[in-house]
Amino acid sequence: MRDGRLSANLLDWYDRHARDLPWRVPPDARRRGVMPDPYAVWLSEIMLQQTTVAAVKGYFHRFLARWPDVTALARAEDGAVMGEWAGLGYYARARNLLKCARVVADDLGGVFPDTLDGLRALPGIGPYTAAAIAAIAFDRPECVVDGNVERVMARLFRIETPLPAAKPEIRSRAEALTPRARPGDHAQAVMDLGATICTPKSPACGLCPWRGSCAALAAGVQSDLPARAPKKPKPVRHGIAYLGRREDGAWLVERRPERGLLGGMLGWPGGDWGEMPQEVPPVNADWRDPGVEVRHTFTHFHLRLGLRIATLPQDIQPKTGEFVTLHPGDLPTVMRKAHDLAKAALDADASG
DNA sequence: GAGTCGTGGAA
DNA sequence: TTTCCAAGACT
Repeated sequence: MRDGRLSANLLDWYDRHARDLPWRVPPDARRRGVMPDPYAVWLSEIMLQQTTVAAVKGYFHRFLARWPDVTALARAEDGAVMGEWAGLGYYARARNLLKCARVVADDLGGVFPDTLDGLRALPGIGPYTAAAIAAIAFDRPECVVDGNVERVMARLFRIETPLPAAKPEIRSRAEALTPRARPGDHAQAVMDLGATICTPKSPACGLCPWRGSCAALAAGVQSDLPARAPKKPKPVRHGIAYLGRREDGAWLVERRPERGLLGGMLGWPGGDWGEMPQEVPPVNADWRDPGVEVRHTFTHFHLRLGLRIATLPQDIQPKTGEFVTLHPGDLPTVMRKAHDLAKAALDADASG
């Protein structure tokens, strides 16, 4: 079953072409026995879920500088972690990151589990991430199956079944390729291969260590795999955000509910987003339409967000939300877009 | 199994 | 401009 030749080819390629990443211990150092900090591996893997390496790098450095170990992160305030995560997306990851850190710090003595089951039981750690941490941080022979692995296996073995139906076969193929020796490097090698050679569009098959074994390449269908089930069109939702700035410069914001879209993040008051925009001002004031709207696309819908802006008197008592000295970088992107437009309009009002 | 949950870069 | 989709998890 196990194909030692393919595995050896891949590890040889990885020894020469491994990407240099801030959370990674390069293959030559691992050979000398150097292992990565499990905290750094965990942090990077959570950030990398559905997120590009380029987007993650800055966040990884800032988190590690601010919270150097899991105990420090566990002691952080919720709002500080959510603010530091702002802009990276999928904010349930940040909420679970903090939950996980507190379990590890409070119940596990600050030590990450080194087994698949132990890791899998922690908040925010699913099948992929548990296998990745076990393999990369602890060199356990676990099989990682992420989007890269799915694409590489679908091509290498010419699996024509569309995703997600093909997942069982893909996992079976990937497990058969996972070696007992250097499983951590193997896991990182398959993902590097998928990220740099076996890319979604126009793969660089001429540079691939598996070009001689790839069934899709032999048939010339590599760019058509993996096949995917057709996706549904995104509806358009409409909303209105109220951006009120008090005379002292504080902004009226509200903390969004823990569950759901942008859960736990700061946002602007306003009604729900739906077929029709809802006029729900958080306080009676001279709200003005700046004449511009925010357009933003989420995973499953397009948003057109109308704006209302006002300068609010110092002693005003809002029906909802609170006034804060705002750091725009603490806002999720859609809210920061609204802030930037509103600030420009309000500043123009003040100077004109 | 299917829906929810962000963002930005590339084509 | 629009679509695709990137180291998925949770419900």
